[in-house]
Amino acid sequence: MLDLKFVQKNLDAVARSLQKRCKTEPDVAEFARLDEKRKALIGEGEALKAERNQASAEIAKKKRAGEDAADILARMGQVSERVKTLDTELVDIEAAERDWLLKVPNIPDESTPEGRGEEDNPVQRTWGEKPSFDFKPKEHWELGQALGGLDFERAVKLAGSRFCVSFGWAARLERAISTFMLDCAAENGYTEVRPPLIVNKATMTGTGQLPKFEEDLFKLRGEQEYYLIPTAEVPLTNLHAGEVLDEAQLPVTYCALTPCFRSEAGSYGKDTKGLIRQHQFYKVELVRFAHPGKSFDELEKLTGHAEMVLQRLGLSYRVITLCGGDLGFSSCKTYDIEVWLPGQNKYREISSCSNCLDFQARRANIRFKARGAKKAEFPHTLNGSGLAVGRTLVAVLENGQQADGSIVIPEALRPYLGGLSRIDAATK
RNA sequence: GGAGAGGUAGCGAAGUGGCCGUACCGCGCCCGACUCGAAAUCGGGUUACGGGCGAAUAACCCGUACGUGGGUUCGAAUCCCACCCUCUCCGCCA
Repeated sequence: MLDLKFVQKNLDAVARSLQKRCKTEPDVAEFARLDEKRKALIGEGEALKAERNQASAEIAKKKRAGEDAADILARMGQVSERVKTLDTELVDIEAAERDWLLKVPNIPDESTPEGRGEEDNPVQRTWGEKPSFDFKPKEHWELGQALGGLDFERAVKLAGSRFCVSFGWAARLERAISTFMLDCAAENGYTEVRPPLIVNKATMTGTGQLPKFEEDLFKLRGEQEYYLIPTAEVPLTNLHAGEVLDEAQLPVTYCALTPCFRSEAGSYGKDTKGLIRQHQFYKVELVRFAHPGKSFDELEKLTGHAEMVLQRLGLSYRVITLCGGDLGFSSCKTYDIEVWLPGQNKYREISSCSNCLDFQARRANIRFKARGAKKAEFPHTLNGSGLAVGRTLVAVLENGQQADGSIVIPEALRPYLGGLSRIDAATK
């Protein structure tokens, strides 16, 4: 959420900077109308309340003195009626104004490039050698199914499309990748967290999933408004909602391995095969609460932590900067890391690292204060995948494949698999 | 699921219709005194948000907020209703 005062004073600038996102521009005239109406209602209401407060003191005084206060009482009855009407109107206007603010995305940073969509995202750097094959490399789902590890058909029976059952080596490999990633995060100082996978509406609003993107979420039926988390960013960032952190603690850093649940509404026909786009996948998420003056350095650091995982796995990748049209709702600047997938002959997103400035902190009311400081400030929140586990499994399979259909496992993962170095038809 | 207790500032905690949100008291924190310095002690200070303004996250005036939302009343932390959360006991349960 943008700062109310900032929006009031910079309506044109807000509209202009949001054009960079190439989305429908927010209706700034509507905001101006609501804000004006709100102030008018407050002005009238507060004048009456001040009058009422004075009268109440007078009534109390008269009653103590045993005098009659019927005339004031009668007058205040009317004042109170009017106040009630004004307050009711004000509640509606304030709700509308807040809703307007909650649906406006963050302002892209100056360094976020212009552009409409993926094709306009500039490449920052590439790392590693793409493996070369003297045969046509297969896609991961072929490899995984042939070796008996991935079963998409039974997943359809159990749940539906966009799910997968993994067996034996595939299940263990996924667990090995997860643990390896958590160990990397721990090495970089992140505190491991096991958060709830189900959260309430306030939590979803804090990070920006609500109110605008409800259709992307799985919502639980029942009396409580519960949602399945689409990423651990949601519970991790909201951990300190409503709290005041000590400045000396910053940066506060958390990591978590969680399943992520996404409805994938509107992605029909996209990546229908394999593990790339699933309703449920595991991800290790990294979250940082940073001092406002340091958040862009922190973004570089965070991206580096995600890259470290791929480097240790020996997987080739590139880092791109998302352009305005491709930028997420809460972010002002995002680096995507794309891993090389020889089976698809493409780079595919495996991590997304974002600086949200104070956008989420303001929504979730997360603050920090220096010892002895008068005022609490909003920290900046950052999040990044470190990394998506399912897609990492895809990359390990496609990059490690051999002519005979077996898979050579990256050395970094072998200790997590009891020394296993290769998966072939005989591997259980 | 049943019974009971509770939710007030960073923390503990008082307050049961107007003199108690200008929130008792204590802890913590900040400033000062004492001290070579510190501890202890003593004195002072210490909620947030919104409106009027404004360059100001400065003063000043006003308003609002005692878990959340309603209601009663001229006036609610206080009375009534609903809900949420925490704790204790009982039941059930991985």
